[in-house]
Amino acid sequence: MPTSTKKEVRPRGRPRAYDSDQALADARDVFWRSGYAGTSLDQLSTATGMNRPSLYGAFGDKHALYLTTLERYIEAGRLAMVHALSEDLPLQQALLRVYDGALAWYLPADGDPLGCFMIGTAAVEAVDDAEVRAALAGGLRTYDKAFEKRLKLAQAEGELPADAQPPLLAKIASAILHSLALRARAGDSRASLRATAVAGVALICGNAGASPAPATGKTTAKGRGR
Amino acid sequence: MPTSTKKEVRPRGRPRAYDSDQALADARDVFWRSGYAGTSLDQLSTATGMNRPSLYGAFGDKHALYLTTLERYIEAGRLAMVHALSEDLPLQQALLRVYDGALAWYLPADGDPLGCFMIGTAAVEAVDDAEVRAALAGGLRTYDKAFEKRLKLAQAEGELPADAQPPLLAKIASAILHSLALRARAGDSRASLRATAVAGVALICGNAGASPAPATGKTTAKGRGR
DNA sequence: GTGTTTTTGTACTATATTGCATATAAATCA
DNA sequence: TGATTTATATGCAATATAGTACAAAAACAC
Repeated sequence: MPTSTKKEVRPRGRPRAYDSDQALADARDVFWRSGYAGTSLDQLSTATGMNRPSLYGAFGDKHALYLTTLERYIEAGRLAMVHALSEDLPLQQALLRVYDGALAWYLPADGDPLGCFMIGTAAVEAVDDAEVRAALAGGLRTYDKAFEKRLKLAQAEGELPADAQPPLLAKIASAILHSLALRARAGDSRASLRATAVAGVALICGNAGASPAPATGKTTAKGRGR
Repeated sequence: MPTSTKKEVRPRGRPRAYDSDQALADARDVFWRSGYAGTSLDQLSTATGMNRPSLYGAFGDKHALYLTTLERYIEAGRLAMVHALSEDLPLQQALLRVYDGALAWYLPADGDPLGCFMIGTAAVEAVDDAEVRAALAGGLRTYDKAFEKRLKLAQAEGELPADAQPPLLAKIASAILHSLALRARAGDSRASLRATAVAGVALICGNAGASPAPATGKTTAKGRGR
């Protein structure tokens, strides 16, 4: 009985048969697999269990629905990054925690590897669609900034040399993430992806040729973002 | 039947009104902008100047046509990389030449920034389409190998430390490329992209915090791949 | 020239897709 | 209970799209 402080009285007419968050997650999953242009309203209708008029009423047209799922995904990714990059771990391990968390999203235990929803589906639309392009650019910048903040802190605490350049290192850290997203969707193995992540972390943190690899099975269960 | 040693006699019937290479380049440009699913046969017909039946006769259906343009792009990229990575320049400059060449493709002087054709358009199709996925995986591997070969050589010649790991460094070098491709399509400025490339090269080559940047306007005119 | 071969150009079919109109269902309010 | 409100369900219309049939055109062979 969620009468709660928040959602007092029931609106008035017939109650909705769907859960908004769940429907958005279902729609996102269809877009995630087949892309924006490759997804039809029938597929979205089937996946969400909502018929077309209800979809329109709830989320607007296909374009608005896609943008909503994209923005929610980007925000969920930002939150996951902020958590993974918290200062309870040294830089090297924090970065690895980001990549492990990303791989958990990119390679679902059940079903095909999908990579990153944003990178996999928004990039292709970005040229013809200014709104998608803005969301993509914003998302990329958001993740850059998350890395950058943690790298600046690491520098302040002496984990990185004083002459390091956090903004540039952040772009490199993001580049590793972009590459994992892409390679995951291309079908690369988890082991291969993680090896790349480990090598990237080592390079960013200055352990050039070394092979540190703290642990390999540590997939940091952090939820599938569903 | 390509009887031929080269192209002696004219085939027999009515001559083709199109140039095959040109038509494929035109089709590729449409796919490059709008993606596979986002491109209609009418657009392809208009762009190539060929009507639908001619398109089918020449290149098969839309799917076969896309795969052909994708494979040609991948091979052209491989050739460009091999040239850029030739041993007439030290590693650092050779890598930068690759990235400058890539930016020339990703940011055409005329028209919108499109990023990488493979990364921008094949990634989204890769989940539902096994053939595209195979082409994408092959393309990624091809570029990894091109970097790896040059990095091994650099190591043999002492440009890289003996304990460096060329296969992993190659994946990082590719990651920089992937990121440039993505960011270009998202609208990032050329200057920003090049700064990232320079930082990546420095990291790979071991000049961690330094700011080497040999030159900035050197766009290495290497043709637009058209 | 006449016939053969191959390509082009037009038109067509079948299907898919988006978006909406209209009727029905499920709740609240009086 | 009956009116009102909101959501669902069915179905429809307009358009778009992929792929093909068929006739006209442009070359060569004789």
